[in-house]
Amino acid sequence: MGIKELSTRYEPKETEKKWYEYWVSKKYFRADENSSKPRFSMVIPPPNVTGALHVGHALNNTLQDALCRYKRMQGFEVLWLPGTDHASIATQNVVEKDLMATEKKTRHDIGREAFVKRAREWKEKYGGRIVSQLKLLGCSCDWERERFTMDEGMMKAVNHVFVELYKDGLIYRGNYIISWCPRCRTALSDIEVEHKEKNGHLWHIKYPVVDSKEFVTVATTRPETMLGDTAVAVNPKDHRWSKFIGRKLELPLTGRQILVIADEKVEMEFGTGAVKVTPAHDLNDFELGIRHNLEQICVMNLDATMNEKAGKFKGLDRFKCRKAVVEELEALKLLEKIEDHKNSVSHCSRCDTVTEPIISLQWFMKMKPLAEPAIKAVKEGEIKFIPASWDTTYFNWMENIRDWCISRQLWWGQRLPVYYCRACNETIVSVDAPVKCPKCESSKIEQDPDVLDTWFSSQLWPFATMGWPEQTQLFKKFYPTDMLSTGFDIIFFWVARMIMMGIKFTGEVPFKEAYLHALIRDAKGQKMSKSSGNVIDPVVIMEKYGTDAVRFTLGIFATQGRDIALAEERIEGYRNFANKLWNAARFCLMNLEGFDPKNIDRTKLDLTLADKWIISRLNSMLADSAKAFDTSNFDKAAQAMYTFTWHEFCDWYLELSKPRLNAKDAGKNGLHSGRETVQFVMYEALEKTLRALHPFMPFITEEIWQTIPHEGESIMKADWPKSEAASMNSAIDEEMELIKAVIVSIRNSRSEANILPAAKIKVLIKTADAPIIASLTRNKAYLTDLAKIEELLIGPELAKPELCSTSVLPKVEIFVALEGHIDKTKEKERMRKELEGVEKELLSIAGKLANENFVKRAPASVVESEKEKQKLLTDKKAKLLDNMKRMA
RNA sequence: GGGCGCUUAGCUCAGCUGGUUAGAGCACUGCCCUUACAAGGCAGGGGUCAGAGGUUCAAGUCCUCUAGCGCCCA
Repeated sequence: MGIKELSTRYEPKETEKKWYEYWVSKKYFRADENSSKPRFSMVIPPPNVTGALHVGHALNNTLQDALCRYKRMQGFEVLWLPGTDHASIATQNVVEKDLMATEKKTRHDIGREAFVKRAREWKEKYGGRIVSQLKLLGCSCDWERERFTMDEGMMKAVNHVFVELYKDGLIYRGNYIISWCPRCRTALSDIEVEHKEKNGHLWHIKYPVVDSKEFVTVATTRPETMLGDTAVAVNPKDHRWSKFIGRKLELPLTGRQILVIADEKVEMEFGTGAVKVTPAHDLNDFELGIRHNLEQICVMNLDATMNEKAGKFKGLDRFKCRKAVVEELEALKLLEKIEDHKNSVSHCSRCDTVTEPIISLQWFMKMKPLAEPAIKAVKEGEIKFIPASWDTTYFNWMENIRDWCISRQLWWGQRLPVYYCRACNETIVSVDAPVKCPKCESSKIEQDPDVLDTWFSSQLWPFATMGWPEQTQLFKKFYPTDMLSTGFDIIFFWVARMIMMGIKFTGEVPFKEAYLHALIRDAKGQKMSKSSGNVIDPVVIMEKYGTDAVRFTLGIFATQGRDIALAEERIEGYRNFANKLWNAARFCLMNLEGFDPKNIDRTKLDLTLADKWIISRLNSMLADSAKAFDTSNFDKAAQAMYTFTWHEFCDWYLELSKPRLNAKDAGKNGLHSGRETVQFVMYEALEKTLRALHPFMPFITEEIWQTIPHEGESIMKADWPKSEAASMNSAIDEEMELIKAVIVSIRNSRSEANILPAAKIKVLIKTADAPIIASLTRNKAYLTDLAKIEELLIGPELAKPELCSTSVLPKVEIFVALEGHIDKTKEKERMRKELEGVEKELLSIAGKLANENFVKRAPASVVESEKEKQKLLTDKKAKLLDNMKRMA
């Protein structure tokens, strides 16, 4: 239903669909790389192809879209490049589950090639879900340029980068201890592991000293790993144990003997001060083992069951093995005690399985040399974090960066461009698959089975999506991007790595600003999660409240540097705002009959105080919003628009204008009539407000805009309204504030006396101030109309009626004649309360002014304003007292 | 253990480089279906700005400490 049919409620559903299709059909989202306009560009943080839109996406993409629409309306050639991420582990998991559900097969049953094909098909079929949800949200991405982290171009770029980094010695292969997920069966990078504090135990185990009756007692949180111990280490300064250094110990349950060694890194305070050393199953032990040249005995398989090195424990799961080992030690009386102990346990961030440190042959990326210029770029302001407080986090991580394990033992993902010659063992790293070995010419060549960490691909996103390494026109026009907007949770995974790669391969930073938005939590501040059932599905609430309402809510909540607690009632509140806007537009439209802005001569408007005021306020709002947008303070932009629209335009201007719209007078002195003037001002305020709001509320603003007089095909293509400094007028604002204050004051008196809204009353306004008298007289109609006054007297010498409610404003006394409605006690109480407030404030001012230091040191303007305030309040106090006396 | 952040009305939060009587939305109370809107209007109540100390003529705002909460890293 269109606005012309005068539905009193805004119905979002059809409206949204209609206009989105219209915009797409008009190709408004398309970025022209040959445009001569200044550009603004962003790349979307590619969501996971297996994903569905969650409220975090909704926030991030609402902000990006608002910014894009704002910039587009300001005349920039905007590229917002969309796409999705292949998400190795997540996608592989999903496709495996699907395979099991539909065919009862594992990926091993169908083989790698068939599995990868199936994953591709899955992506084609279901991977578009999140993209269609972004469209529902109204995102104005250039969909013709949609990319995928594993499309042909991206894969080429990845190979190119891999080969270059390998040549530079920044990628290498090696046998190191890494984090292994036994469920996903792959290596993980350090940051894909989450540390969780768990209530565990500290087992104290006695290792018998060879040729002695003594024991060395070690404390461990993981007794099963003792099967792989190759030493016990103590601190050389530790007098409890130093005498055992160099002695041999009997390693229980294994029949092996191990040495007691000395190492200064051993913490004497921890446990017993003697630590078992298992180089193959612990990061610290691995390093210690290298220092002391210890054997590495791996006792576990890749699925976290024990292997043949574990002897009779072979085949047991690691946790069952732990139990069995403890029982056995107890039986042997080698278990001294078990203590409760809190320790941090590593979990796979993907599937939450406890990870296992294992030694494994993997590919790594050397990070330090790449991090240095990336640190510099932020230090020197080439890249700005918003809010800036993220600098610290970034520097902290970058300065302590460690090498990145980039190979994954998965099937779904981009294969490493690494080949091995079966004949001569040569390693070949090359963009294109070699036909024969360059060393021995053998054709027995096999590609490395591993795939790359997904982030290896996505770190190239800002430039590889624009055609790099080719110097395409798109790349030349739109790279580097202007802003990257994303969640702070991927600052290490993605943001930092893009900066390093951008600088390394394009010689430029990939974005000038990184806007890191907050995390959305539920109304109680809890993290949203499926398990706690507090997840808000944005698509569901978009259907329920309208997309514009959801977008506006997210916008107004996007304060910098704080988590967002989102409650559904808030969305309801902004749904109401959309409805308010809708009805304001209806009202305007109902009163715009016969109006055409083209027939109005701006110089001949018969502007009243209210007109000048709303124009002034409108321009202030536009200035504030633009400033907020330009500094990424989306909440402030939305807030300014909300307050103006509801509490200035609707609450005051439209109300003040009703009588003039109804008056049928012709214009005087060759000016437009009051009705025409109001029509024009009202129209202009509404039309500009719609344009200002469009970035946040694209659908409803388009719907209304298309219905009112307008120029152009779409509000999307209209200019974002510029504020005009000349239209902002603080004198006008102040004059209007007094009128408003008088009206509120009279309404208050009416309300206190329970006068029905429709009842007319008599009011006297007494003031000696000539300009105020003039203003009140000029604007008498506003007062009588909004305060429902039958008879209004304004003057310096007015006799106070016998029975009346009195209020005192600075320089102004208001008497509301209320015969038969006055409750003297209530009235006196009200005045007494007001007097109390005035006296309190006067006291504080007097205190300040009596303070010599204040008068001497505070800026003159501050002192002056205090004096002025004192004068006004003293006057008010006298009037209050006088009126109270006369009431008694 | 190291780092960062938060604590302002019943709830969720604004409050920039210190300077009117500390604001908003929701919730609450009273009146009103006034011909744009009851998803509304009008009027109102509610805060010793976590606590203590300090700097300053002046502190919600700057500094120190304490308490509570949260996040990140090891």
